[in-house]
Amino acid sequence: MSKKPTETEIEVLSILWDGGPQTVRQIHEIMSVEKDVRYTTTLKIMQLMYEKGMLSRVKDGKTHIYKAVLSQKSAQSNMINRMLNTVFKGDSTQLAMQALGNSNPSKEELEEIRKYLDKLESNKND
Amino acid sequence: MSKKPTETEIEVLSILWDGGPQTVRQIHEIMSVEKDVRYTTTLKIMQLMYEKGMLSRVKDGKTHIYKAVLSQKSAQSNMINRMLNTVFKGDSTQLAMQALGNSNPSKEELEEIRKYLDKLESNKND
DNA sequence: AACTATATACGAATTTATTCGTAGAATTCT
DNA sequence: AGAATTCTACGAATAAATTCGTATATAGTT
Repeated sequence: MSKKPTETEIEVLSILWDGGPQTVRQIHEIMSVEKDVRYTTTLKIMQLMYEKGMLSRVKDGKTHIYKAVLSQKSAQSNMINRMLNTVFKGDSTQLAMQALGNSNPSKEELEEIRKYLDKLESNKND
Repeated sequence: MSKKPTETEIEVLSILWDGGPQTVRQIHEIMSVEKDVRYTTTLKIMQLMYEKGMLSRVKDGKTHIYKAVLSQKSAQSNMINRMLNTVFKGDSTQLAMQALGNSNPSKEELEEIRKYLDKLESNKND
């Protein structure tokens, strides 16, 4: 079981998932739009994430290019399970419905979910 | 925007949601099944949660009876929004589908969700 | 080659969360 | 009432996360 990323770590991961492998500088530019923080802070965070095994890196000249080890899907999956185990007490139906209720899904999205439900159901009959 | 509860705080809230208002002693008994921790630790956690406004309390003799300020529904809602804003980038459809995929919904649950989708859709046409 | 810019590494300060011992107050028991 | 139990309050130690300054190395520029 992988350890839970902190809020800041999720921000870093998030940027890497969006834009692919990047340098500390690039991550920092994006993060500092929202948050007033020094470059060395971002650097430290990412170095620690590297030591923890959350990021991998390759050297490119004098800089490092970092990459998220965990895919976005896996991270999503971990977080969903964590929520189910805590505030949702395993009630995934409730989680799904609340997620949809909080947003405003389009007709197309609703249709996509129906298809998915059909698939889940047909798998049951095998 | 309320601050995010820590892991331990969620445990406390969770127990209160399940069993209603309780004393520190009661919460502690339940928590110490899973975790080896002293009574005064649990006490301190709950006192801090009280100061933060996460719990309310009334005096009963020499003890306090604590109650979760936020309902389970609200807490769920906050957490879903937090997840949507971070790892899911607003894609509630994806969140819903993954939640269902990770569990193993029964026919009845699938049916419940279909009904809910219908309701969401009909609301669109008003 | 010397100068400038930018990167890393390191260490330490600060903040936040968690832990628990001790003291004293309130309640219960004998 | 006096003793034992159980509570709260408080303070402080430890741990974990976040912050950033300084020193040094590396690459690019003139």
